[in-house]
Amino acid sequence: MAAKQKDTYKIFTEFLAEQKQRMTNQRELILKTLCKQKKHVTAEQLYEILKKTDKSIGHATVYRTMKLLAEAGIARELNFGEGSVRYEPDTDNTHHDHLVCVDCGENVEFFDEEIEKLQNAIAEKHGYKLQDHSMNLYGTCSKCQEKKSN
Amino acid sequence: MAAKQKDTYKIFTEFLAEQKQRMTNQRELILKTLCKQKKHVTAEQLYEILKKTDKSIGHATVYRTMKLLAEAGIARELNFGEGSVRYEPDTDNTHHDHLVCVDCGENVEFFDEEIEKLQNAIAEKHGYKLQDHSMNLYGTCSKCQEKKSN
DNA sequence: TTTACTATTGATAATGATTTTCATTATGCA
DNA sequence: TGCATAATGAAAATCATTATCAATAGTAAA
Repeated sequence: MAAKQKDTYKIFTEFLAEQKQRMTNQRELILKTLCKQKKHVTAEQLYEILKKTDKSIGHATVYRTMKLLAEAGIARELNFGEGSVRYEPDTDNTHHDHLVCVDCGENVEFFDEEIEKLQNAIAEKHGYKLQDHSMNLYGTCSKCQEKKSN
Repeated sequence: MAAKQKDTYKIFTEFLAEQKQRMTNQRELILKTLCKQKKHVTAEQLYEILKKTDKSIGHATVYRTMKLLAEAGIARELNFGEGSVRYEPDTDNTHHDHLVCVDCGENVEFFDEEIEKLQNAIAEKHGYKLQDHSMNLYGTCSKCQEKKSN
């Protein structure tokens, strides 16, 4: 875990260096704080959390850094159609997709090798070089199903 | 084609009636215009197109109607992570997903029975009642790959 | 057909998320 | 140490979308 932390720090520093950008206190704090989150957070939510540690941190810095982290492959941008982007750390490079409850927002992460293969096959068939994908399944979780049936 | 046109009109009218809402000239025009589009359009783009026919149509009406059409199952909302929602007519109820070129925006529609089945199985496994999903594959189309290699 | 009711519209203001601007501050290297 | 460059935070700007509200139009009953 400490090792993993170090890794993303190193990855980020190197990513920044590549384009003559610098590691800063703010960027380090943002990275560290993102990695601590258990749930997918919006930039705004992360900003609120960060302010507890660094009272002076700015809105723009958070948004800017999240973009950088996404470019560096350290964070993943998730769009559940809520109007704002959510982020999740992608530290160990374990890609996965999401099953989201349309009622309570609770969500489950999953990975399906078979689907990934099929996606690749589809891209290839159409002459596309696949870079990424987003797949969200929307439904009602068991708890919310129960609530409704009452 | 004329028949299909009539169908969506009928579906929309019935959908509206169900909730004591009315079919209007504007709503009819918006539906007709949406169905004519070859590409996925944003509400803003559709508004620009509509203004050519009805100079007095309002922004809000377009946004409102698109929401209604989506609810009625006549239009599908697509989110390619651009910051605005795109719409496509879903007239013949043929669900499909998208393969999008990250460079030029060109996109291909596809449908894969196998993936759909796997998605259902995943939802079921987690106790979710699946309602919908969005799946976008992002890559570089063959044309853009060529351009880059030059 | 008129009336009375209710839904719809368009203009405009408001909102929310994100980005830009810009003066100030911090950092890295010659 | 000092300059050149990058980063920051505050505030303004932007962009997509939604809410407000007075004016208009459609509907159904009298």
